[in-house]
Amino acid sequence: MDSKTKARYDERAKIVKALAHPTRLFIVDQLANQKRPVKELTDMIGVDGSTVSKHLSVLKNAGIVRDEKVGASVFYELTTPCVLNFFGCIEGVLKSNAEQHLALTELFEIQDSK
Amino acid sequence: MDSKTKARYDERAKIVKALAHPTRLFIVDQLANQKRPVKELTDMIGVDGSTVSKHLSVLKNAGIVRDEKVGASVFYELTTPCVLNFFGCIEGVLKSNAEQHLALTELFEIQDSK
DNA sequence: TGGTCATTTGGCAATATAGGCAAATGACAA
DNA sequence: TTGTCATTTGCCTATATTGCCAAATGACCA
Repeated sequence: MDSKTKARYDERAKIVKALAHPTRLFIVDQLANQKRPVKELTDMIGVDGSTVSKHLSVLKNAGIVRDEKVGASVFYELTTPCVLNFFGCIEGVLKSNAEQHLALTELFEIQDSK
Repeated sequence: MDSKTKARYDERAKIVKALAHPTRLFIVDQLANQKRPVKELTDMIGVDGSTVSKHLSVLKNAGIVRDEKVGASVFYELTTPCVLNFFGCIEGVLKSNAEQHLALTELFEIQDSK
C-alpha cells in the first residue's frame, strides 16, 4: 500500500475512531435534531462532566461536531447530519448478525433433536 | 442512561470499533466487489500475515465479514455490503473539515493582510 | 469583590489495542 | 512421509484510550 493510499485510510480511520465509543454514539444521536449544552448531555449520560467534555472534544477534533458558547454554557451540534446514516448501517450489521445467530441456533436444535 | 439503552449503544460501538482502523477500512474496501484470500490482502497491505489475520478476525467477530475455506486458503467476503455506505459518509465529514479549514485559512489571510 | 455554576485541563491508574516474531495447524504435492 | 505454503495462535512490548478526581478558567449574579 503506497503512502498516499495509507494517508487516505488514516484520515478515514480517524473519523471512524472518533465515533467508536458507546457514549460518543449516544451523544451523536442526541444531537441529531438539536444542539445541546454539555450539562444536558452529562445529565442524560450519567458520568462525570469532565468525561463528557473529553468525549465531545474527541468528536470536535474529528470535525463531527461544532461548539458554540452561550453564556456560561457550551452548546454542541452536528456539523454533518450525514453521520446519522451510520446508525442505519450499523443496525443492518446487527440485524444480519442476529439472523446469523438465529440460523445457527436452529441448526443446532435440529442436530440435537436427532 | 438506563441499562437497556447502554446495551444498545455498546453493541453499536462494537461494530464501529471493528471498523476503526486504517487497515481494516482498507480491507473492507478491497472486499467491496469480490471475496479475497488472506494472502492477497496481505500482499496488498504489506504487513505481517499474522497481523492481517488478526484484523480479519476482528472484522469477523463483529459480523462484518464471513470466511470460507478453499483448499489451503481462506477467502473473506463482506456479510453486509451496506458497510460500504460508511465511506460516503466519512468522505462527507472529511470534505466538510477541508472546507472548514479552507475558510479559516482565508480568514487568517485576510487578517494578516491588514 | 466573592460565590456559584458550567466547562475544560492535567494527572493518574486500569485496561485495551497493535504488530512483530515464533510456533502450531492444515492442505497439498513430490 | 516430508517439505512447502497459507493461516492462525501465543507471547510480548509499545502505545493509546478511558474515566475519575482535583484544579484552573470563565460567566454571571448578589
